[in-house]
Amino acid sequence: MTCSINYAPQLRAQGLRMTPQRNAILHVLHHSGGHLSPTQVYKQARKEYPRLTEPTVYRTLEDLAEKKFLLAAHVGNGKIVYELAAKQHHHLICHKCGGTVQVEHAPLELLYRQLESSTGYKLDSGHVTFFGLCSDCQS
Amino acid sequence: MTCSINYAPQLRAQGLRMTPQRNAILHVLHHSGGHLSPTQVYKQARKEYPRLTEPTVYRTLEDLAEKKFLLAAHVGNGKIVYELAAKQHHHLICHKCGGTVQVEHAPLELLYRQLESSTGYKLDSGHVTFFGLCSDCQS
DNA sequence: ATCCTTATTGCAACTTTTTACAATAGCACA
DNA sequence: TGTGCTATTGTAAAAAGTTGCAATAAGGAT
Repeated sequence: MTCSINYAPQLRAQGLRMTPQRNAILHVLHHSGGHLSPTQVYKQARKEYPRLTEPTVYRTLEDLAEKKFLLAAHVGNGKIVYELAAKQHHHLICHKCGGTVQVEHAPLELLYRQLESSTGYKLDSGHVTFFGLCSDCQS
Repeated sequence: MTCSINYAPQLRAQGLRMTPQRNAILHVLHHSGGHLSPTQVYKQARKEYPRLTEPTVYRTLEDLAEKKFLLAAHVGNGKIVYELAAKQHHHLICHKCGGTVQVEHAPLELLYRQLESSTGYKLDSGHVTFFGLCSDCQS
C-alpha cells in the first residue's frame, strides 16, 4: 500500500463497502495496468493481504464488474480476464499469436442501434471480443 | 445410434479420425439442437458411450470447434457452450433473465470490414456475444 | 464511543477444467 | 488381411472455479 489511491468513497456511493481484501485486489489491478485472470489477481493480491481466499477474489471481481469498477473481457476459450474500467473498449485477438488490439466502442454504436431496434433488447456495456489473424500471422 | 448421420468422411477430410467417443458427442449435439456446456455434453454422451471421460470431451469439443464442425459461444461469465456449426450467427443475451436471441452475421459484415482496415487483422468466424436487457426485463 | 444492521469474508466441500504421459486404436497403405 | 504410423484416448493428479453457511467486520445511526 504505498500508493494513495482511495476507492472507498466511490465504492460506498454504490452501496459497496471498502475492505482490505478489495483494496488489495484493486491495488493489484491498478498497478498491473492490463488484463488479469482471477487466478493472477489472487496470487498477486495475496502477497499484499495473505488472508485473502479464492472465493473472495472471484466474488469481488464479479461484484466490482457488475458495478462497473472493472471490465470483464471474455478472452480465448471462454476464459475471463478483468481490468480496471477506464473508457469502454473491446478486444480483437489474434488466435495464432495471441496478440491483442483494443477497439474503440464508437464503431460499434451503429451496430448496437440496429440490433436494439431489430430485437427489442437494450444493449449495455457488455464486452465484445473479436477473433482473427493479425497482419503478421496472415502469411 | 439410431440415426444415420455419418460425420466420418468429413472428419477424415480434415485429418481427424472418427471414434465412438466423437460419434457420441456429435450425436448428442445433433439431437439437442441447441447450445450445450461441456459438462452437459459429457453427461449425455456418456449414456451412449459409458467409457467416455471428461478430458476426452473437453479436447474433442475444442478440436471439433477448431475445425469448424462446432461453434463455440462465450456465454455469460466466461462460460463456454458448443453447438453444431450451421450457419454463422452470434448471440444476444439478456443478463437478467438469460434469454437468448440469435443475431445474423450479415449486420456485422460492415463492422468487420472497418475493423480489418483499421487494424490490419483478418477477421474470421470468431463468435461474438452481446449483452443487454431484453424488452421484458427493461421495466 | 458504542450498537446494530447487513455486506462481506473464510471455511470446507464440491464441481469443473486442465495437464502429462503411457496405452490404445483409427486408417492409410502394402 | 496385416502392418505401421500417429491421432486419440484413459488414467491420475492437479489446478481452477463454485457453493452454502456461519462468523466477522464496515460504517451508518444513536
